[in-house]
Amino acid sequence: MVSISDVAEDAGVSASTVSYVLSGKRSISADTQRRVEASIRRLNYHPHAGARALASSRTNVLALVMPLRTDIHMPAMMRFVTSVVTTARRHDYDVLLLTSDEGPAGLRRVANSAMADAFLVMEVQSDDPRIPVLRELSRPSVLIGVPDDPGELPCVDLDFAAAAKRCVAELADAGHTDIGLIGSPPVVYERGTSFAGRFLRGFQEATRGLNAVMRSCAPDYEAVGRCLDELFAENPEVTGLVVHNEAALGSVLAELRNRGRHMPDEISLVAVGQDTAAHREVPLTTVPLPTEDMVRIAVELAMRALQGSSTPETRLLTPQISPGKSVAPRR
Amino acid sequence: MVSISDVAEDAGVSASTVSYVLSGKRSISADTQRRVEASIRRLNYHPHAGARALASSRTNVLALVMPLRTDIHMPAMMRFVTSVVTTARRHDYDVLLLTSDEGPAGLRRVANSAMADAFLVMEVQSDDPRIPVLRELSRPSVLIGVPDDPGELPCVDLDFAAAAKRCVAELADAGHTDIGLIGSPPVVYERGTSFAGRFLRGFQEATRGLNAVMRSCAPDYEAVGRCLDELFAENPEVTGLVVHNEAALGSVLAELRNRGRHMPDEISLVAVGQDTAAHREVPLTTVPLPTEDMVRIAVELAMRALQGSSTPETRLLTPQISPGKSVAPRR
DNA sequence: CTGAAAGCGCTTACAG
DNA sequence: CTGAAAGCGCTTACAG
Repeated sequence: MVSISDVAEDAGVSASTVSYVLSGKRSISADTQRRVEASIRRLNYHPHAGARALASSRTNVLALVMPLRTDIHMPAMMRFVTSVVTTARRHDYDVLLLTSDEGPAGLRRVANSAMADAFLVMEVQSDDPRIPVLRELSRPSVLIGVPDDPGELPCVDLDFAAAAKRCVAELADAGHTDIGLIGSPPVVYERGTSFAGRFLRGFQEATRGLNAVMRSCAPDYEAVGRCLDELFAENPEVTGLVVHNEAALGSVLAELRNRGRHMPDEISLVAVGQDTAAHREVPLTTVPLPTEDMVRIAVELAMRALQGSSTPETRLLTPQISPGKSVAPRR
Repeated sequence: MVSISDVAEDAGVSASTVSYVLSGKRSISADTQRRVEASIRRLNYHPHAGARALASSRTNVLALVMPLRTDIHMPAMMRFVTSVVTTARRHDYDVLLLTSDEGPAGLRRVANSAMADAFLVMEVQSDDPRIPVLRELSRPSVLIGVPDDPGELPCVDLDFAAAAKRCVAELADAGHTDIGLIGSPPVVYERGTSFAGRFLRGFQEATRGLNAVMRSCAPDYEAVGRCLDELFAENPEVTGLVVHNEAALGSVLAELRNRGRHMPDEISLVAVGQDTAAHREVPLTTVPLPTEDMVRIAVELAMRALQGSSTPETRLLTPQISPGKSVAPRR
C-alpha cells in the first residue's frame, strides 16, 4: 500500500504538507501543490480510510438503514437506495447499508465503532421503535418519513396529505363526485406507517362533501378483486379512483379491465407512485414520489448536521401531478 | 468514546488482554475472560473500526458493486442487495454499497483506501469492463454472473442454459411442440449480459426437433403487444410460452388475456423469476432465481478468498422448477 | 508557507 | 496465562 510518507518522499515534502494539500486546510505554495499532486497521481495514492477516521474522527461514510420487511414496494426502495449512493458520492461520502433487523444493537454497533458519521433512516413509522435509539446515539440521523414525534430529528417526506388532496382535486375537477381510494395493505396501517395514515387523512378531508369510499388492499390478485368488489358494492356510482398502493396497481388495472370498466371513460384513475406509469395501456395520471429530491434533501440535512449547523426541521415536499390519460370528465 | 484502555482499566487487565479476549487468538483464564466481558458489556464497548483496520489491515467490510442501469428488474436487484447484507452480517461483515457508475476509479479508490476487504460484483456481463480492473486490485472479488473469461475470479450464477432446458422440458412433457420464448429486452442481448445469452442458447438446444420461435422484448406495454403479435404471426401454432423477462411478465399475461388466449388451456406458460408468481390470477409455473443460495455461496467464496484458501471456481446452480397451474397438456 | 511530533485506538510480535 | 511496547497511516496543534 502506498502511504502518505511515500508521497511525501516522492514530492520532497513532509507528510503533513501532503495531508494539507489533500484537505486544503492551509495555504500551500503553487509549486509544492503541483509537485504533491503529481506524486499522488504517479503513485496512485489513496489515503487509508481507517487511519484517516482514527486521526480525524470522520469516516466520510453514511449509514443507510433500510427496512427488512417484505411488504414494501421493492422498486421504490431500490430507487431510494441507488439515489442515496449517487447523492452521497457527490458529497464525497460512501454508503454503508444496514437492515433494521439487527435492531437497536446494530445501530449502536455502527455508531459506537465509528463506522459511519451519520444515519439515514428509510420507511419511518409513526411510532418507530428506532427513534429513541437514534436519539441517544452520538451521531446525527435524518429520517425519511415523518413519525408522530420526531423530536430533534430532521425529517424529509412527500406531503402525503397534500398528495391525497391533489389526487382528489384532479378527479373532482373532472366532475367526479363519487370517489374511491385503494389504499395500502392493512398491515401498513396497522403498523402505523406514517405516510399511509397521512394520505388517508388528506383523502378524508378532501372528499368532504363528496361521496368517498376507501379500501385497504393487500397486493395479491385475489385481495385486489375483493377490494374492488366491496368498493363498488358500497357505492356503485364510483367513477373516480385514487390508488395509493404501487404493488397492487397492476392488479387493479387488470381487474378493472376484467370487470369491463374501461379507463378513462367509465372509470378515471389517479395513482401515487411512478413506477411504470408510462408503460401502461393507458398512460396514468400520477402523483410521483419525488425520490431524488427527498434523497437530495436528506443527504443535505445530514451534511449540515455533521457541520454542526443543524436546526432540526421537517421538510414536506409539495406533490406535483404528472398528467396522463387516465382521467376523463364524468359522463 | 469508550476505548480499549477504558475496558482494560475497568477489568484490571492490559489492553492487549482485552484485544485477545475479543479475538480469541490466545488462551485466557476463565476469570479474566469473565471480567473483561463484563466490562465490555457494562461500558458498552465497541472497538473503533478504523483503528482496528489500521492495525490489522482488515475492515470486515464487503463492497457490493451494483449496476446503475435502469433496465434491470428492480425487485430482483433489491432481493440481492438485502440478501447480501443479511448474509454478510452472519459472517460478521458489513456492506459498503457502490454503483458501477463511478467506474474503475471507484473500485480502485475503495480498494486502495482500504475501505473494504473484498468485492461482490452484481450483474456481470459477458465481456465486463470491470473484470480487468478487479483482477488488478489487491483485494479478492467474487462475480455474480459468469463472464466469457472469468480468469482467476470466482463466479456464482444460476445455470441459465439448464434453466431454459428445464422450462422447455416442462412444456414438451405436456405435449407442446410449438414453443415460443419471450426473452430479455434487446438492449440486454446487445450488451452481452451473460445470463441472457446462456438462456437463449439453452433454449435453442432444448427446442431442437421442436418448432421454436423467439422474441426479444422491451418491458413496456406496446413492445410486449408487438412481440406477441410477431411471435404468433411467425408461428400461429404456438401453445407453449417461456418467459425470461420478469419486467415484461405482467404485460405478457395481460396481453394474452386481451387476445383471448386463456391460460393454461389455450396457452401454457413457464416463467423464469419468482416475483409475484403466487399473486397471479393463475399461479405460475416458474423456475425461480435462487437468490439466497447464490448470495450465500458468493459470500462464502469471498470469505474463503480472504482466508487465502481460494481455488477460483465457477459455481452454476441447478435450476429447480416450482409448479403452478399455468401449464396444461396440449389439446 | 512548511516541518517535526504527538496522538487517534487498535493488533501483534516479543518477553516473561 | 499476561503485559509493555512498537507500529499501522493518518490529522492537527505547535513552532518557526
